[in-house]
Amino acid sequence: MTGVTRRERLRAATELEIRQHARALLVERGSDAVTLRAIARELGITAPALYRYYESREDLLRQLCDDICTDLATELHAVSAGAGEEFLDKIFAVCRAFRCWALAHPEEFALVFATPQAEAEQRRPDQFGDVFLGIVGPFLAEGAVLADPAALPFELPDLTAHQESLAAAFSTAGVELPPEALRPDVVHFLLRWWVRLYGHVALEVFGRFPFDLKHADRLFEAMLRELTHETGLA
Amino acid sequence: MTGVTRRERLRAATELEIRQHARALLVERGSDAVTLRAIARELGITAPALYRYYESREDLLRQLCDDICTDLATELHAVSAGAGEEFLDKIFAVCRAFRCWALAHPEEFALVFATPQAEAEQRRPDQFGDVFLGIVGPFLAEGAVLADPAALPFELPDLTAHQESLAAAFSTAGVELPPEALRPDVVHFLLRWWVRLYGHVALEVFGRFPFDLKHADRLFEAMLRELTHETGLA
DNA sequence: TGTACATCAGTGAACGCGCGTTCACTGATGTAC
DNA sequence: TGTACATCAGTGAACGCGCGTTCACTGATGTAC
Repeated sequence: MTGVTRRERLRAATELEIRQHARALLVERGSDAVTLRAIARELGITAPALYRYYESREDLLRQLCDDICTDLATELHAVSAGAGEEFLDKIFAVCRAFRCWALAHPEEFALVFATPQAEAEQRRPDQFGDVFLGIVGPFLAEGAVLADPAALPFELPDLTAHQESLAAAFSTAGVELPPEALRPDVVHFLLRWWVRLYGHVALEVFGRFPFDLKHADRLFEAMLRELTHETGLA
Repeated sequence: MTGVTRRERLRAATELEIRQHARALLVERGSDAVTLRAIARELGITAPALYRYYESREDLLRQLCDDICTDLATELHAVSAGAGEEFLDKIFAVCRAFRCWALAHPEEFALVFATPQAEAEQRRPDQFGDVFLGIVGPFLAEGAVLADPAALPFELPDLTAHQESLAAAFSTAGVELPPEALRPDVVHFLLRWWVRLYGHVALEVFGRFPFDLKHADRLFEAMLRELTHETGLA
């Protein structure tokens, strides 16, 4: 009747437990501590049993990364949904939530956002970026006007090669945009924005500001205000 | 005569060799591969011999970090010295060199600039920041004028608590600045600058731009131009 | 409803491995007289 | 210059450890008839 056998239910429950304990180990003791044997120990089963769920440790770690991304995306989506209808309200709320998450979960942030990619390994698609695209997309679709590109105080980089990739990314995130919404200055704006958000958060997480920054939150808020201005909504 | 015994010379040579092989292991196979036994193997000695030079693996890794910082600082200093007298020439050259170094040495970059700090571990002073302070300092000392703070399009964060730390940092870097050179807008400017430089470089190294960025160099150059404008030198 | 068979989650022993660290030692180098 | 002693870089064996992975297995769950 249910279409789900007892076996399948148990399997799903165990799989969930594995993921939870793997996450806990990562959070508490870093990615080196996420070993098959440690996970098995926490679960009260033997290590070889894990091979019923994952092909290898590497495979498990890869799936752990994806999990983290998905959970983070879910969390941020919820924040976005609960943050009013205004573009700025949403985007500010999500940026702040991202910073808070990273500060609260440094090991997870490091694993997902600051691990050198193995040469061969392809970047896997993730839902994290979609959260942002899902907020920015409608804003652009409404015909948002950034500061007049001609009035910008510096020369724009030629990023036309990326308009297509970005359009595809928006499409994946569920937003169809007319090509004219992705002008070079828009592409450039989005990239600059991500550079700053990521830069601030990573510096804070890794303690790499040039001196012991006591009011990183003020700096962060100032950055958001600066972005406001650049959207032309200030 | 020399004041240096044969023993001391040999010891220094061995120490150098240890560091070199530790670096090579880090570069080629990541920080996990930097083990006492692996280093000893490369050197053709036994692992316990390394205890004549380092208290523990942790100690060796810490010194490796410092080494990397020092070498990077030396390299950047050389770049700065060879880049003409103009402030912008120097600072651009050093920023570009930093980006190149990071892209060429992702594992070293990750270890030094993107590793979560252990709770207890104090941030050790390093010469890396001094390179930048050594360039910016004289510029400020000459009475450089940034864009009028009152004309800035966004509210400045209150960072007065950091003026002292920053003055101390400049002092360490060999630049004595009058307190009035470290106005809030100057502090803010320096921090924003570091956020963007670090953000761009880390995103590129870790492959975390939202899509496969083919012309990251153009984006980087645009960022430098933007910074130019903000110094008021454009 | 009952029986025979298939599936498959989890076991337990074993494999070979590399690791950090300790310890008593050897033998070359350096020093004091 | 020669000798007796001190220093100390490096050895080799050993410690206990945790790791990923394999394999033949058991026994509960599910399925076909």
